[in-house]
Amino acid sequence: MLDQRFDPQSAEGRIYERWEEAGCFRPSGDTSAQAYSIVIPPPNVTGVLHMGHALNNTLQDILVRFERMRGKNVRWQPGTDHAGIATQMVVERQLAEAGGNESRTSLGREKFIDRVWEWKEQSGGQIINQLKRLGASCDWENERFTMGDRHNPDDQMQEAVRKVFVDLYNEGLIYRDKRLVNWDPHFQTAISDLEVENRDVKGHMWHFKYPLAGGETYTYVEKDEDGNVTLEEERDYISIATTRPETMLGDGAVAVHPDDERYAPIVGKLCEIPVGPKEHRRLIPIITDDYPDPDFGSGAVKITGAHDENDYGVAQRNKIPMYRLMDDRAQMRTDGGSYEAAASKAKAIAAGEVTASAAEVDALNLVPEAYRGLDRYEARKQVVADIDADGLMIEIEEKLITQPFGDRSGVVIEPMLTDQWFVKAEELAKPAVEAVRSGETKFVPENWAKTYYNWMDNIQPWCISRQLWWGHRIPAWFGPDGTIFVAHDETAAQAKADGHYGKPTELVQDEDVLDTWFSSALWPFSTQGWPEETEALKQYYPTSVLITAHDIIFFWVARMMMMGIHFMDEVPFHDVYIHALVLDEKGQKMSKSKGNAMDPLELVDEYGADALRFTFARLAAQGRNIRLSKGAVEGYRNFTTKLWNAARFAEMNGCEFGHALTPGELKLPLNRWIAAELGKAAGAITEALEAYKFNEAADALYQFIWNVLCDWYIELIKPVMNGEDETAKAETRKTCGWVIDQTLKLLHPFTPFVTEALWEQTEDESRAREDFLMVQDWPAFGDAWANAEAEAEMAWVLDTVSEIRSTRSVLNVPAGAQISASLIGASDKVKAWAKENETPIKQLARLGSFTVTEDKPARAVTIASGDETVALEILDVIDPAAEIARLDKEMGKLQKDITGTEKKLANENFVAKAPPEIVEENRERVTEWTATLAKLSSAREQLASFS
RNA sequence: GGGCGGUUAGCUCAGCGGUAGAGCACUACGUUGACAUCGUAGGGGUCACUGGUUCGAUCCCAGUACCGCCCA
Repeated sequence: MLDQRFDPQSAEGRIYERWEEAGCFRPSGDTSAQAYSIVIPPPNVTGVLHMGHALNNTLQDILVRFERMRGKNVRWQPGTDHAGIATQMVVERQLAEAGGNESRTSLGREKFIDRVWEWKEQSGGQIINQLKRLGASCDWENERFTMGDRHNPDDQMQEAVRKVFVDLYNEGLIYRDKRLVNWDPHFQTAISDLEVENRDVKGHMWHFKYPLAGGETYTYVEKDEDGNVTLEEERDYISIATTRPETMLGDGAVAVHPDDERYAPIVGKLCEIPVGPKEHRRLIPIITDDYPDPDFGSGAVKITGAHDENDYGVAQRNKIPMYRLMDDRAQMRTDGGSYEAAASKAKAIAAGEVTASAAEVDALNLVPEAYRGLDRYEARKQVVADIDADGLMIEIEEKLITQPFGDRSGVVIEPMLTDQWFVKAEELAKPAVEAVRSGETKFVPENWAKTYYNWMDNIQPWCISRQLWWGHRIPAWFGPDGTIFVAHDETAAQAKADGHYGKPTELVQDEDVLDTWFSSALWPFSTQGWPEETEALKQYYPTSVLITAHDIIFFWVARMMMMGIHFMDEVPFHDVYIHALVLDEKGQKMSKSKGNAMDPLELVDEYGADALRFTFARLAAQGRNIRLSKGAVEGYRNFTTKLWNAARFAEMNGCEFGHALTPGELKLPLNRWIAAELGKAAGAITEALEAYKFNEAADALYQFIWNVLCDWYIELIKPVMNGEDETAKAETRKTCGWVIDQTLKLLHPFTPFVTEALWEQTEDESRAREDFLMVQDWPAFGDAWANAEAEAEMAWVLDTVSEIRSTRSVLNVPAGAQISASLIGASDKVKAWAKENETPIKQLARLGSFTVTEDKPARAVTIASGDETVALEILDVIDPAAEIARLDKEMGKLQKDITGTEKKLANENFVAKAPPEIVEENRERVTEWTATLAKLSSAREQLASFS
């Protein structure tokens, strides 16, 4: 006997273990079956399960379980990525908290990395266990880690990364360059654009005078829209607005828009940077470029190519030198020679007297001694104060400014010109874009392809080097003169170098490691054994679908596409399903800092994994975000309870589970009907899942289980079960058990635990379940169970019961009253239905009698529909006014419908141009409504005559 | 500034050319041997606005307003 309700807490862990022990998560390996593979978007090894993961993996698990049941050879590839910065941060923090004297630097690179591995082995990857709590049926025996295996120097995951780097380098698609990157002063490494969060913060805009060289003057004229002069004055300066005064020291030019007439007189002249020792102030040219917006600030922009993204572009276009001002900690430089020496060299460069390489320019430290060693914000204060003291400050504006923050460190990112390794993403992007355009890879919903194109079409060189210790060390070695030797390993590099130099030469390996995403980009094939040509690779690459959220299109989809196509000659996935973001009840993004984050595991604890999973599925409509509330999860927990109790009822009534059934065996309309309904539901669910319409599949299940199976079928079979007809009982027991069996299968991908528990606990002693529900065949009925006759009959029964119930309720007939009802004017077929279903109709509508007659009882309330009428003998127990009100309301509605439809039919254009079946449908409606209206009208007259 | 999306019942959202739907909330009634984590019934909508296409528009097109998100 089943318990009163399902207890997720005690059942889930046990069931999951049994699946795992039985090897249910393993691919069948059956090469004759169609392969179906998904690679998990690998979560950070430091990660903890958040709502996004929970949704993402629930959807993957639904698909994977569905396809497994359909007999496919399924691999759901799990694993984690090594998360360079995040992991290094965790271990560094641990060292600090330990309170000893150990730190990353005191340990040194090798020992520190050992510590990271130890951490990874002991406490990393807790998210994996959290995924198991959700029910994720990943192929855990094949779990992968982007850093591979610590103890195996020939590790294939590392091998794959090395090979990709070396190959791309040899093909000219990886190069080393000095470019502006996002520098994180806290972690002292470059980070990706995508790890930078731009936020609006309160800031200042300082307006300064840059005096013209040699005391020159010009007439500055401002005009309004109509060309009227609004300001005209002589100036010996150009006004520059900046939010970052400390970077003035590295200015290489002042730029104005070529069409800006205000500054036309001074373009090509020089102006002075108004800071630093007066005798060594630098002069910089006033140039034109399209970048400055004449309507913003003064319209003149200072150009600091080494510390600003936009300025970098201007400087590149106009060959303006880019002077780096800060060190790795974003403090003003202390290296190099004196300011005086640097400034005089810079002047010479500016005057075109000498040329300098980028490295020579970079070596110049243009920070005056007074500012050296200051933090960038301290330097800013000083610079502002010094300029102000000089009388060259015009004004300070308070305003919101957009600043870049490191998403891990939370500090302001410093754009900085540094030497880094880059991938020519613009090259690799071409075939990756083409693959989507040609439909080889499809986005679902397809509008996300636009986002993909937009990014890919504007893709920047991908900076892949990171100044970290934890990660794949870049396989590049430098000779004493800086020559680069890229090779698979040190021996190979050494051989190259010795050849190059003609003698044994000492090499130093690049200190940097690769961006974590560099190795993640290989995930769809590296996890399957590449570069070996493994059986797994043949079977499971390309993968069937990648499931992810839109905010990760750039991280995942784009990079995997580029690498997959380049190295495998085939796209890494056929479909990319982009799911919703999980928002809180108010539609806000969940975040720790806002404090509105919900913990999926808490919800699992409270309501069970199934409830959370079903909630996600039902809310996962394409193209919409999900607002999650506890109430929703509770509601779907109730749904699982409902199903549980339906099974419990079946069990109590001796229903038989675990057997086959064929359409020919069924004689009772209600059994034929529920089988037909099940068939329709199964078709809808399958179709929806094939189209990634998780919400529609979940909806079909919810409706079938609650509104059809529980609300009607179980109610309808109660009279059978309590009756005397043993043949009918036997058929119904068999049908009911079978329908529930099939329902469990259909629901299993969504709520694996409760369905598996029911499967296990509803077995008969005589017919023990042979295997898990999880490995049963997916119900595929086609239209084998369709039965128009039974469906029509039961539709009539349901309709009749509903009408009687509604009328009783509206007229306030006591719920317990057993009233008499009769059916009048019915066709022979309907009469037969009425007799056949007398007992269930009586029971469900709470009738004392339900008879078929030709004579309408005198004092009865009429329920009319088309030809037939149901008369309820309740006139004596109700308020006639209530009945008149009911009739008036119904008649009013009917009259309105009839008038509207008649008008439509009177329109010649409608009759001529609308499809004939639509016209016919409308005609039939009018006929039926008119008949009904007539009957209601006569009933009303009669009623009036009584009272 | 560029791009994407949204606006349907009190709330959260489906639907997307042919009589407006669900869940929750609400109201009334109800413990009938599966389930009160429940049942039965009911109320509630000019489908943001303005034009257009069409026999017919919540649905397609154009524009307007407001609200999100992403990128600069």
